[in-house]
Amino acid sequence: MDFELFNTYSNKTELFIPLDDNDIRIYACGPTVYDYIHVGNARPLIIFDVLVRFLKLIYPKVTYVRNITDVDDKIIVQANQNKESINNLTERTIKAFSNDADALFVKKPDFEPRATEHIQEMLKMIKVLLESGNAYLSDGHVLFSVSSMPNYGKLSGMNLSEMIDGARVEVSDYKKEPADFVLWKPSKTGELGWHSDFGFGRPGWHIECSAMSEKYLGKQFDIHAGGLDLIFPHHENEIAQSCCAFNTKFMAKYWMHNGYITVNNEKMSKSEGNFITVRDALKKHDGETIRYSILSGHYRSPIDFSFKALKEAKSALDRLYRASENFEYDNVIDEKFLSCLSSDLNSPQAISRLHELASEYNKGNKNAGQLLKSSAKILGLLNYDTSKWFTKNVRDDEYEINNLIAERDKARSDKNFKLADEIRDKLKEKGVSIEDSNSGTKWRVD
RNA sequence: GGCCGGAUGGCAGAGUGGCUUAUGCUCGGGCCUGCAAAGCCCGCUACCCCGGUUCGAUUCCGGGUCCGGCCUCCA
Repeated sequence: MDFELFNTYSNKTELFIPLDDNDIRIYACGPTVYDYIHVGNARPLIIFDVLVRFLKLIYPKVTYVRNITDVDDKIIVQANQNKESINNLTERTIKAFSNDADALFVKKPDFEPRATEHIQEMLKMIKVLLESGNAYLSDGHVLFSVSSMPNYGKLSGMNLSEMIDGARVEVSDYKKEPADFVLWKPSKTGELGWHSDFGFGRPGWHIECSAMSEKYLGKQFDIHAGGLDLIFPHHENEIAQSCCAFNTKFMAKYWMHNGYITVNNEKMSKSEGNFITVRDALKKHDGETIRYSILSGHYRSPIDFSFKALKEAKSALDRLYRASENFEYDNVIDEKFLSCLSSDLNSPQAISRLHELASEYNKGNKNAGQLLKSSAKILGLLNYDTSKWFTKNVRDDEYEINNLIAERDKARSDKNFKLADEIRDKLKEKGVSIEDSNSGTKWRVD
């Protein structure tokens, strides 16, 4: 099956041609672990999880790496604020991250390397860059010299002279050129740091991804993924480091970037303060509902987050759950569904196909229900048994509910509809809705 | 200022040079039901504006308006 994807590097949709058919290699930028992730952070997790699930269907092997940034100035600041050790903060946050990802039905990547465990690899790379003349020492820092990289700015479509014109941040005086960026920076005694040939210090932001992707995927790999806001400077700088250190023409063949989650049409972000953490959203909605909502828009378009949108997602998901009751996942995936995903991972179109299958099932085509269930797995949806989905939020005793339903059934068969309706109202007060059908009365909790 | 992306029906959101319909949610009508719910059927003047190309443009090209994003370790 042909897979087409939009490549940020060429700014075009391209046919995906792997470097090696026998092992598709993907790197995605993971979290900086200083605080709980918000819904905006959840989007790349979910999108690239779907990407991997999809690619695993059409290729024999996929190697997926998603790093953890556990050394960063934001971490140092946060730990100080919390009066907590850095190690405690990062360990605690990694655990919370892992719980959030699980709740969103995001599968674990094949490798989840941590920056602090790859300092030596980074130092080795920095050394090569110094030797090759792509980096220089200045005032205790090691800096990458942007002018030594001919294609610098290609990914982001930026041009050095314009960037300098537009620079609005004061340039540090240890930089030869404003666009140069830090590979290694000094730490004070007692601060977080490692001993190196360049003094006691810590790595810059970008070098970890270059070093770790090389370690787990090689000097060149298929897809590098991340949020739109990482294109510049992060990914641009990764390319510069990797291509110069490894003497390669490209780092990743395809660059995929997901759009933002917005709130009232403005980017959800930590600094704006307009964010909702995943753990807070999970208090009101199942992770699968959040997942459905995020997948209901194309990954490159913005999605406006709201609890109204989550409610809609829940209603739509309910419909899919009803139509896929009694089916288990199997390996037969709907062809039309797959062809939606093969077109730049068009998840909204794939979801619309799931709804078409639900309609077909409702009109009597049993096989459509089976296809629906199995296909949904590629999107990480319909994870629960249908009965579980509708009853998992029950607060009252199930025994009590079943008793009331039995009582009502008796009243109905006695044609005592007044009593039957009273019992139904009573259940409704408990948040329990009921559906009578030929096969008996079903109940659910919203 | 430079660069990038977007504008589709009540809402969300795909897609397409012409075709019968995206899809979902909501709302209204009908069927079904003891009544509901679920399900089925039907409906709610959809493609930002102005030019151009074309037999024909929501779709392609140019311009405009509006909205959003990026512009360096930095809060």
